[in-house]
Amino acid sequence: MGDTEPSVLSGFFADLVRCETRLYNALNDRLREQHGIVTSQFEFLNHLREHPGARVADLAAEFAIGIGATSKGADRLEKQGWVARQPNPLDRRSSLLVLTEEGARLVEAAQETFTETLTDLVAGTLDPKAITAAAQTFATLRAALEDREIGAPAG
Amino acid sequence: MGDTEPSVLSGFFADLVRCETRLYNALNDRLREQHGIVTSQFEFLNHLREHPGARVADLAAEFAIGIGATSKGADRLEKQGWVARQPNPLDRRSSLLVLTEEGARLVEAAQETFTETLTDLVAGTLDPKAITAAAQTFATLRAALEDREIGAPAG
DNA sequence: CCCATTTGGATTCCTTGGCATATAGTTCTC
DNA sequence: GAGAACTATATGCCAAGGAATCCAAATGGG
Repeated sequence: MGDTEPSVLSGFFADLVRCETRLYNALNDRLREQHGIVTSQFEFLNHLREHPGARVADLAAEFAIGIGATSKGADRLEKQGWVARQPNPLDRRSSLLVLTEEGARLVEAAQETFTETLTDLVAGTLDPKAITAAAQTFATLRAALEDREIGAPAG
Repeated sequence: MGDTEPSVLSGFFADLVRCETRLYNALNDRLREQHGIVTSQFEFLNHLREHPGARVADLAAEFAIGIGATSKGADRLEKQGWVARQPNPLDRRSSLLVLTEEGARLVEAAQETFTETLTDLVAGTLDPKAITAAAQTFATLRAALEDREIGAPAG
């Protein structure tokens, strides 16, 4: 480890950011058009489906965004009736976030669009072995970054 | 191509976005602290070093962001004295963007920080073969997305 | 127990990006 | 060569995120 050319690393980072931007934008377009949400909202809702009762701080840590942004994002989902804040019996400062019935229906429908789009854009271009390898690489990198608490915003 | 499990794809996308967010945030922190710029500004300046005389529209296409945002980003760099708009002799509607002397010095210094940080965070975690493979995969994906004009914003 | 400290989250201000529009300059058409 | 259509960018408005601050609630050292 460690003897990779800086230029390879820079190019890799540039390509990574460009791919992420374009995939995110494309998913935004499709999700907005078909379900009236954007990708960040899909990710919120999807996380709550898999982790019902998560707190604001849990979501913020998961997505490496600030507490304030997370709180406001939850407000917007709550206002749409897709998420509810339940009192936390163990700590009255925080709430437990859960999907409403409607929120659960929405995220299920949106996941169709999400995976279809991703399949089109990624699986339609890369071969399965490359995808599996890259997925493994990013899982490793993500775990290392989270373990070292790299890049978590302040607020 | 195409027979990748949807769950693999979703997990890959999630890990990808999380890594990108954390790397971007960490680079922001270091660049801001050491040079008073953020990563998006470093990328602007670095692109102008490699492509002197690029137009606003060229940068927008490169980074898959809107024209308006690009124009405003150039304004901010110009106000700091790092970038200059030169009249385009071939088309008076547009300007050619170039680095000033000071901008050139800045980007050179910032690149040190940039590659150091990236080396620490990425090359310190992943083995070189995995990095090379992932770099190749993302170069391919990026080329395909650009070729299909996927995820370029409207404005 | 009590006060100091910490924690969770909401709120505020500031910056930035997207989208729509405005404007100047260019090209095309006849 | 005068519109008409198109292009490049700038600008205004709105939505969203980061950082700092504030408040309520929980914790812990004495």
